[in-house]
Amino acid sequence: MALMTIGKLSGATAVKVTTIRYYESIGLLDEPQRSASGQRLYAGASVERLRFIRHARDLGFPVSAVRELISLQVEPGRECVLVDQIARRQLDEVRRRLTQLEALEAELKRMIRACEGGKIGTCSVLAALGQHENCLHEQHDGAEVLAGLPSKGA
Amino acid sequence: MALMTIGKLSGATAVKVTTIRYYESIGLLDEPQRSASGQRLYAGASVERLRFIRHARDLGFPVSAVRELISLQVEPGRECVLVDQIARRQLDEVRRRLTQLEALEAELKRMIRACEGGKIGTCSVLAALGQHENCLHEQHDGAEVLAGLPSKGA
DNA sequence: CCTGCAGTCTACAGTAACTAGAGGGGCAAG
DNA sequence: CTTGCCCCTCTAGTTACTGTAGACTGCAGG
Repeated sequence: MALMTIGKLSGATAVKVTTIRYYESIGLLDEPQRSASGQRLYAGASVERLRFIRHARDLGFPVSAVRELISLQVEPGRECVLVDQIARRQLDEVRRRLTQLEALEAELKRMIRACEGGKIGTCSVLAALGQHENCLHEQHDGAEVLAGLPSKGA
Repeated sequence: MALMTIGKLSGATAVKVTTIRYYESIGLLDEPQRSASGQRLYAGASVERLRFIRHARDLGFPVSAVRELISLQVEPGRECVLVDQIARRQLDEVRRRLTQLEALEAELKRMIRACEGGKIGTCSVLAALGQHENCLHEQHDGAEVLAGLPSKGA
């Protein structure tokens, strides 16, 4: 297949042009050939590499993990178990987030159910937010929300 | 209750000192009194306010939403329905993330199950990541992972 | 009173993973 | 030759903080 510009590569992989350049800048993608005028020219293999990265990112692997995976790919013959470890780590992380989100969903539902269009002074959503535990007047057995949810890692 | 330093407030709310100062800098917290030497001195009400913020953040509300909620709190007598809207928006967001994460969990599990300790050349985790759709050899009905998961908004 | 140390101050830089914009050059079609 | 889209580099902004440097304060022990 012929060489393609960054725009074509972007189109073929659904990764934005700026993001491709960003990946290059952080060393996820090798520097490609350049045309006489300085435009990047990619070979077909770049499509595979970029799809790999994109998919791993979509799965929530941090860039650092993607980097590890790429290095494992590049240097074959090593144990698959390393790759497996990275995937398991990611699965643990995903499950942790799932648990948190389920607790959040429950609490938000409870809050909304209690909000019946009254005035703010009696709004239980605001009241619930002011509480440390037991978000409404009713008890609930310690489905306390974990700290720092979607801030950064999520 | 007596005035307290930022350290005490931090201890009382489990919000880090630096984070408290950050909240002040972005206007989530009012500027407190200062001692003669310039140290921040907080009254008891700050504990409530900060707990409110903390809880809302733990629930995944972005700072912008917390700001809205605070302004609704400060100016009472308005319709509870606005608060309700914010909470519902947040619930939708949480559910969206839940759906994505469930798809991720399924895909990761499938990947790991297929990884039986072989060499990298045949490792299906890496193979799966290279695929655009149908992550393993078996079919699965379009549980395609959505783009840009935990990158920013998540 | 001195020393030491924990606590506080400001201000700036760094994090993750991009996204957006400024200001300019290149290339093919009409 | 001009229009218009594509490409270039570089910088700054995003979100919600966290960490660091360098200096000052407040309090207890000796």
